[in-house]
Amino acid sequence: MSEEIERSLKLFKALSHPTRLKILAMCLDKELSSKEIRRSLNISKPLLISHIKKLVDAELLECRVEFDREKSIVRKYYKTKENLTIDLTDLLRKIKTKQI
Amino acid sequence: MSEEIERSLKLFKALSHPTRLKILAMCLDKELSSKEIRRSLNISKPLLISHIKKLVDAELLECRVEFDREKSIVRKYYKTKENLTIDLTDLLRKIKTKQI
DNA sequence: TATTTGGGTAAAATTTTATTTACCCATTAT
DNA sequence: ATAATGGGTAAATAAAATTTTACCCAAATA
Repeated sequence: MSEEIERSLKLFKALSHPTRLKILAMCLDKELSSKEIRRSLNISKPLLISHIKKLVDAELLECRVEFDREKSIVRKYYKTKENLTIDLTDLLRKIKTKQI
Repeated sequence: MSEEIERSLKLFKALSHPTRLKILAMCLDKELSSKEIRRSLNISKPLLISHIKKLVDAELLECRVEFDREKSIVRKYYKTKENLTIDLTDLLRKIKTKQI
């Protein structure tokens, strides 16, 4: 299967879970730490990390890493990418004409 | 969970399978019977029927039913809906502002 | 010092999806 | 008459995704 189909499938799968849609909605306008996200969602740490991984992997969520020199720890902030539109007909036409 | 979120999830789940993307691509320009679809995909009948159900349920694929009076049988033809675009940012903003 | 908190991993358990198998019926072809 | 074809359902099985559990570490706090 082509790269582009795999990318599209990853995108659609990432969007196929209510919690992940909520995470994207939360991080629309300002970046949030996983702690802040978790407070709103009330889910376990491993579960949140797993959801976040899928969103970042699908290029829906951006991760900014900050290094706190004082405390020698890394802090991660998440923000939803902007202008997310999917032209489905275009994707399907590419699949049909074997462009991808 | 709201109706609209459930509808969106159904849409994304329907799009999360390579075979279903192929079916949509095939039925872009002309309607096809399940027989014609199956010939191209080489999958079992029950499996195709299951995929088609999900696509129709997600309102991605339209089904036209024809009744052949001579032979007393129904024939079904499938065609992908047109102008399928998903405004993800808009959906997420609705979720955020609890409009849905 | 013992415990809580933030952030994380690995693996087991659970749930959901996908796929196959075994059927059904009616029509057409051998 | 028998086999093949189109179209379908129900249930069992296989595979994939989700969620929990049990851990790890370092820093802050009671």
